Amino acid sequence: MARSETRAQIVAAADRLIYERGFEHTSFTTIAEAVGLSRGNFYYHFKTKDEILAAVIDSRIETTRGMLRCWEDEAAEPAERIRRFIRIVETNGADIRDFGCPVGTLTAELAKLHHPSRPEAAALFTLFRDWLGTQFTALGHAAEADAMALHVLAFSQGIATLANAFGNEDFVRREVERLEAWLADCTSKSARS
Amino acid sequence: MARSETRAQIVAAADRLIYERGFEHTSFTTIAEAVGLSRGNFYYHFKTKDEILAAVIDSRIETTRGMLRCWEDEAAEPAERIRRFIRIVETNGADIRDFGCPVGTLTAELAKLHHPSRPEAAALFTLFRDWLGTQFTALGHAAEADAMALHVLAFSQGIATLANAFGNEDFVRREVERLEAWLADCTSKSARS
DNA sequence: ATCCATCTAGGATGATCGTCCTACCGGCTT
DNA sequence: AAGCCGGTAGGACGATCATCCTAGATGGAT
Repeated sequence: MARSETRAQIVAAADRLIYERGFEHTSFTTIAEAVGLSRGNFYYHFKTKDEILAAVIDSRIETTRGMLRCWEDEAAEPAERIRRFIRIVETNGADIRDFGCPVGTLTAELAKLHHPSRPEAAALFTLFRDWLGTQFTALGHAAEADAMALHVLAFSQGIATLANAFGNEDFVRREVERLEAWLADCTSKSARS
Repeated sequence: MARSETRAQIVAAADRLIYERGFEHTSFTTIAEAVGLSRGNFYYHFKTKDEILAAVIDSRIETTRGMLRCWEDEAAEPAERIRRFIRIVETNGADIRDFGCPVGTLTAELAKLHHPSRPEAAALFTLFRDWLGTQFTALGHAAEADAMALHVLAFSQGIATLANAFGNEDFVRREVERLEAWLADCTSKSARS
C-alpha cells in the first residue's frame, strides 16, 4: 500500500482510539491491531507516539475547518450557523455520552501530562472560538463577539461534560434549548439596534 | 507511624497527584516518593491501585460534604449558598487553569478507561447536583430544581474546561457574572410569585 | 531476469508499570 | 531478656510500554 494511504489509515484509527480511550491509554500495539499492521512497522511511518498525536491533531484541525466551511455553505444566516454548532452535542450525542467532547477531553489530558502538543490541541478550541466570533460580529456584536463566542463554547463544553457523567439525554436537549433561547435573545437585540 | 495516619498521608498525596497528572499517569512510585515511603511498602496499606483511587474518591466525597455543610452554615439564604458554589471556579482559579476541575476531569478519564470506580466519581457530581437542587427548591422552584441544578453544574464545568484550555481569567469572571445574573433573575422571579 | 526503492514483519531492548514476597526493625508485652 | 507484632524496606516478578533494528517481501523499472 502507498505510504500516504497507510499513514491516513493509521491517523484515522489513532484518532478514534485516542478519543475513546485517551492518549496515554492508547498504545502502539492497539493502533497497529486496529489498522492490521505489525507493531514494528510503525517506525517507518511515525517515529514517535507524539508524532502520531501531532498528525491526529492536524487531521482534526483539517476536519473541523471543513465542517465550519460546510456550515457556512449550508447556512447564510450567522445565527443559523451558530445553531449548527450548538447542536453538535445532540448530533454526536451517543459519542459524547460515552467519551465526552473530543476537543475538551484531549486538551484536559494533555494539560495534565504537560504534553508539548497541548497548544496544538487548544488551537482546535481557537478554531471554533474565532469562527463563532466571526458569526457574532456578522450579527452586529463586534465589540462582544469574542466574549459571546467563548460563552457558547463554554456552555457546550459544560453540556458535554455532564452528558458524559450522567448519560442523560433530556438534560442535553433542555440545555441546548436554553442556549438557543439565549442566542435568539441576542439576535433580537441586534435586530432592534 | 500509625496505620491510619500513613493511610491518610497516602490518600492526601494521591489525591493531589491524581488531580495534577491524571489517574493513569500517577504511579505507585510517584505517590511513594511524595509521601516519603518505599514503593514496596504500599502493599501493606493498599493492595491495588484501584483501592487507592477508591479511597481518594471517598475522601473527596467527605471533603465535599464538609464544604457543602460549611456553606450551609455560613449562608442562610439559598441564593447566597448557590453563589458560593458558582464562585469556586474563581476561588480555585489557579488550580483550575492548570489542571481543570477535579471532578470533571476525573470522571471523564474514568469513563474512557471503563474504570469500575467511574460511578463513584460521578457520585461527586450527584452530591453537588442534589445540594444545588435542594437550594433551588428552597427558592421556590421545586418543579425545575433539578434542571436548574444541572444548569449551574454544566455552566461551571464549561467555565472550568475553557479556563484550563485558554488560561484566561477575564473570561472566568465574565462568565461567573453571567451565571450570577441568571441566578439573580431566577430569584427575582421566585420573589414575584 | 535483475535490481532497487518501497514497504513490511517480528523480535530485541531497556524502562516502567502494578503486584507480590520476604527479610528486617523497633517498641510493646510478658 | 525474650518474644511478638505492627510497620517498613527493597528487590523480584511478569507484563506492557515506546522505541529501534534488521531481515525479508513486494513490485515496478531496466
